[in-house]
Amino acid sequence: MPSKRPDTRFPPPGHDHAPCVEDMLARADQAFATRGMRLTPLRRRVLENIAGSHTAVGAYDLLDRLARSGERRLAPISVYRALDSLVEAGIVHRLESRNAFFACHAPHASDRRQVVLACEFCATVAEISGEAIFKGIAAMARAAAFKTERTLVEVIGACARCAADREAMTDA
Amino acid sequence: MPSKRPDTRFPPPGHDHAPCVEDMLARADQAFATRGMRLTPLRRRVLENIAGSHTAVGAYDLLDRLARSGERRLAPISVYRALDSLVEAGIVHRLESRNAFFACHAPHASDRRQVVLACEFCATVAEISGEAIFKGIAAMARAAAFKTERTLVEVIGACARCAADREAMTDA
DNA sequence: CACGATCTGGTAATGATATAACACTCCATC
DNA sequence: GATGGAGTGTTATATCATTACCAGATCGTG
Repeated sequence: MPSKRPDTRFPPPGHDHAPCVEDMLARADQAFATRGMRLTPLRRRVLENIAGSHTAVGAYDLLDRLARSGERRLAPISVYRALDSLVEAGIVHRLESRNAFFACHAPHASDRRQVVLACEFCATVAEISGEAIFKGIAAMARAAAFKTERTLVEVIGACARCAADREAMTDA
Repeated sequence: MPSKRPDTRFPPPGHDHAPCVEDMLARADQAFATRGMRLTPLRRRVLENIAGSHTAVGAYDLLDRLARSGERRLAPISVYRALDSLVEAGIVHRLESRNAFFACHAPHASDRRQVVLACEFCATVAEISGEAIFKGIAAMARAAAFKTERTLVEVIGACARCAADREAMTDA
């Protein structure tokens, strides 16, 4: 049965991010607390910037945004440290195929078994649950006597909206 | 039924790369020819360097190796151009989670449906065929109205040998 | 052969991503 | 109030990748 907000997919055009961000911050507080970590002001600012959209953003994009919205420009290492802690807390993930980061809008277990769909046009990222897929991959790894630490499934392509837009363009 | 060299997994310690490289070069000649591309001396040198191990190597590692074995140091762009052509020919793949490149020792169709196992200790990479997995992922993407362009499955962990080594170390 | 189209790779500069090393502050704890 | 760990600042550097421009090689065609 569907819950109140089951949609971890691509948000519609008019989508208001504000409630997502609220939610995120609440879950972040929780996640940091249960891990005995601190959600410091810097980390929170970084998280807000990432969570402000459903897209994957690069570390240097974040630096720019923080510089615009905040006081003095941070050093890259500061952002990377904040990102590390957010990733460790499981509240932000890394999009490996793009060297970028995205906020996790879909609460899930810490052994992340999510297929990531990344639109290469609008940079939007969606996570969908993929238990069966991950089970299958784990079995294959075991068969090769490989000890899995982390599994990464990323699908690069076009979300429905971007696909439609591009279709329209090639028609014209 | 197993063929003469079905092993696309992790090579044993005493493994002699020479025949692999021979094979690789033969398949590379083939791959370039059928695509109307040219396997130039530079590209061949780069390929030999990658194929000389079963590990993923970074572009700048390659630069260093080429500089040591060859004449004058190449510019990064030269190596990247060679890598592009090798990747396009399907003879080298990119390990996205490490921004590195590895030679493809397992001939397969151009729509690559291979699960990549990458050992984080010895950097060895193995490809295993994952038809069913990729079918499943494609179905999930379709269900999300996502138009897949490329799918990436990478498993990061420890190969059997490295896992054993580390076990021994923690015991000690 | 002469011509132009295309491919290849050299040179130089720059952009983009990520980490190392070390110092200081803050704060919980003893 | 001494100690120690976590967090962050500062500075420098490492690593990954591309843009712009040009010279020479190669090849199909008249």
